[in-house]
Amino acid sequence: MYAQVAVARPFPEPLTYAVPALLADRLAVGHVVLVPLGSTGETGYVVELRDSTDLDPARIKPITRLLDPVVAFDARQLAFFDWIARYYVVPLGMVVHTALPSRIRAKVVKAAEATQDGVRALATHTIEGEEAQVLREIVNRPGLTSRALVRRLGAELDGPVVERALAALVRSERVQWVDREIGETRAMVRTVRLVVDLDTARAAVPRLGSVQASVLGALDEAQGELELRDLVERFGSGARTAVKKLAELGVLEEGERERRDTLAEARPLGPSEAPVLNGDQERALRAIEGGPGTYLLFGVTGAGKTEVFLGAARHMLDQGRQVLVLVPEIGLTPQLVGRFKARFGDDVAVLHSGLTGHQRLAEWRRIRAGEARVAVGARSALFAPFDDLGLVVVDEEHDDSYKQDEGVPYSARDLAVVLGRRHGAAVVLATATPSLESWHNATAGRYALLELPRRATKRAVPTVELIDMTQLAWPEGTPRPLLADPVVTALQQTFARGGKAIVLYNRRGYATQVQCTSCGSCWECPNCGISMTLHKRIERMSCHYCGLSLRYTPACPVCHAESQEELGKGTEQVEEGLKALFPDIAMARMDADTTSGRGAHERILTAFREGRTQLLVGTQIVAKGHDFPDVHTAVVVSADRGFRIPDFRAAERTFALLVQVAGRAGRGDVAGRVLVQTWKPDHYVLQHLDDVRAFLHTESRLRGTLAYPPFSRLCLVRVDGVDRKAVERAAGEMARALRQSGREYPRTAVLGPAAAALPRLVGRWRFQIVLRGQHVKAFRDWIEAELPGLGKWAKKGIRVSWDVDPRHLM
DNA sequence: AGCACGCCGACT
DNA sequence: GTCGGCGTGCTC
Repeated sequence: MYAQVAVARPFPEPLTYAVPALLADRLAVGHVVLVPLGSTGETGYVVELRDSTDLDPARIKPITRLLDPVVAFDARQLAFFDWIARYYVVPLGMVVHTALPSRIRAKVVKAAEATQDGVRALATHTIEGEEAQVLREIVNRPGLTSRALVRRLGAELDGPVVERALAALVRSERVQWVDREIGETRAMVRTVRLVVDLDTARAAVPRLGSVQASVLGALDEAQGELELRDLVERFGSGARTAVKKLAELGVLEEGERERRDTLAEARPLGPSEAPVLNGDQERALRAIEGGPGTYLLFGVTGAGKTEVFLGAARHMLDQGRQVLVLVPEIGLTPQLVGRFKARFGDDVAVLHSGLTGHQRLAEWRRIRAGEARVAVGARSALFAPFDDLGLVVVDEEHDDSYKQDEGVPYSARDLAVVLGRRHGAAVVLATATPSLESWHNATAGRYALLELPRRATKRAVPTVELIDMTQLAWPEGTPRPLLADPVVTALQQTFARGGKAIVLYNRRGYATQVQCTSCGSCWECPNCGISMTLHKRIERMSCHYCGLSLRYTPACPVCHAESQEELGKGTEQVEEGLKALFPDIAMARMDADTTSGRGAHERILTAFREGRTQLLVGTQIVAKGHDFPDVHTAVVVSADRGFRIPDFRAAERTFALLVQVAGRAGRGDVAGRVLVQTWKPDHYVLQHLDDVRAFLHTESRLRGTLAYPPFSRLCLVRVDGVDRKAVERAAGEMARALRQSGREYPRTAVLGPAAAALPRLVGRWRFQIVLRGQHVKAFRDWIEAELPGLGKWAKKGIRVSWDVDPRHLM
């Protein structure tokens, strides 16, 4: 017997393996197995069993073993995976790999092991220097890979030195490589704790630095262990050196702990019984309970959509069916999970990227076993092992984070509709600002439109005031103020009345460019060729594309003059400006920099909710899915930033963001104020902030005129490589070939090739070709026939990849 | 995607 | 003359 096994490698078809006698009566489609591949072993997914094969039997290897005795996917899920592989034109194995929890996988690695000669050489001291050091580590900790050895010895030896010593040891037969099977390593966090009291610690340090003092203070305050990454988060990367030094002095101790996550421990929140629904909610719920189909639940912020989800979930559970609730990663707060836990208790499984491999696998198994019948999670929860889904909810369906942009570039929102259809489930796409795609489907009658036009609480809908910045006047010779007078006044009034405010500025860091006024050179990323952003608090320059981070120096790195000029503001600078204006107001900054630490996001939000901070300043993250009491005022510092971006979805995205931030304002029964600073007050995005339908109508017309989605389908083909000329040539040849084949398919077009919006990223030149089709069937046939063949250009250092239904064209 | 084999420059 | 750089081609 033979098994067709899909692996996470770019092969167009699954590979054929022999089924060993021991497994013959047990092996089934859906099993996760370990298979030999090339010189090592890989995780494989059994997708078919066969009695015969056309391949040369001598080339066929047997399956090594089963990795999990229970099948990981059933026939229906396999059909779903297959559909996804076809739709996004990627190998099936890549889809299964993306879909299953990573902890279920295993692979075989090459591990170093000392031979008898090696052990003897070490014992008799016939070996010395680096080789001896490396050999000692191998003897003490057998089974490490070369990478692990480099990491472990990193403190004493350089990577290449370790590699060289290893090679020499293997040559002299003191070390040999052996196959070792590994699962995913468990995610650990490094921890730090004080071993003496604070005063003793302070006294023990000869010259107490400020970071050292802060670290000690924080540890004393915590009265226990803290995660190292939190310390780095709070005090900058200098915390690492400080901890190292303090550990050497023996005042603190470093340790390791399995990564825990707050979400897995979310407490029940809110009533355990369903409250009485209002008329709109009741109508929506009845419709959803009415049966399978896709529903667009279009409701204003605060209309009580969550209660509709909870009601529909209760209904489906009573029918003995399962429920999937998808939320954007950032929306997956303990609050939302808590609401579900309060209503359904242990019936709820939580799945998101912050869980450890073990936690994720445990939740996944609870669903598979039928122990948890409600799954709440981000994007990938879509692939949980359901057996009879009655309801699929996609909250904030317009959110871009539903699209995965690495690996298999799938849209969880779109796939939720496909999955729901396969289960005969009701699919609810919920939002206050529908995506053009969903709106188009609703108006075409493919989705049923359900509306919640009123807020469930008495809270009035806020009014939006546009502040025309072209009319701004300020004293000559002084820099242009960040905030217009009416905005400052509104904030003053807000704080005077004990209210809270939110300020949105969609760019993180302190300054987006730093230029030397003496020699004119800028801090530019050597990989990407774009200007680096100054992060003043941690004194670093960082590239927001490739992540490169360099130490900032007040002196120009080129001419050493101390005359650098900061251009372009970021949230850090906006925060500084607000602090100068309102020195007595407690404020917090929320952006990717302040929320990267474990639980930091939640800490900031809780402080704001409880009123310990009155002002929240930050990027779009401040606008998303949180309900705070007493926010009198929301301010958008620069609305224009969003729609200046040259992308066909820029207006849609900006509109959704502004409506969302506006929804944060309001107090009790008094409408909140929303002030939007702009240089283009007549722009249609701003003119329609109080009328979502009108915006959708206008935007639809524009998209239609330009044949952009939802009036066409797109596929973005990316070509990149180190040699600019070669990349350009390959892209040109590909575009020509695609134009040629496109003639066979009606209403298709090839746009480009063009240099990508960031033409050079991480040292590679990028070109792109856009494929467009206005006839779905013809477009699908075309890309399914042509995309796999593009792989033939992928050689000589050139990479080709594609993204079906891209969210961005830049 | 990994990984091993293979052909060219800088060291002993 | 060796070591190791990474280009290219294969994996059931």
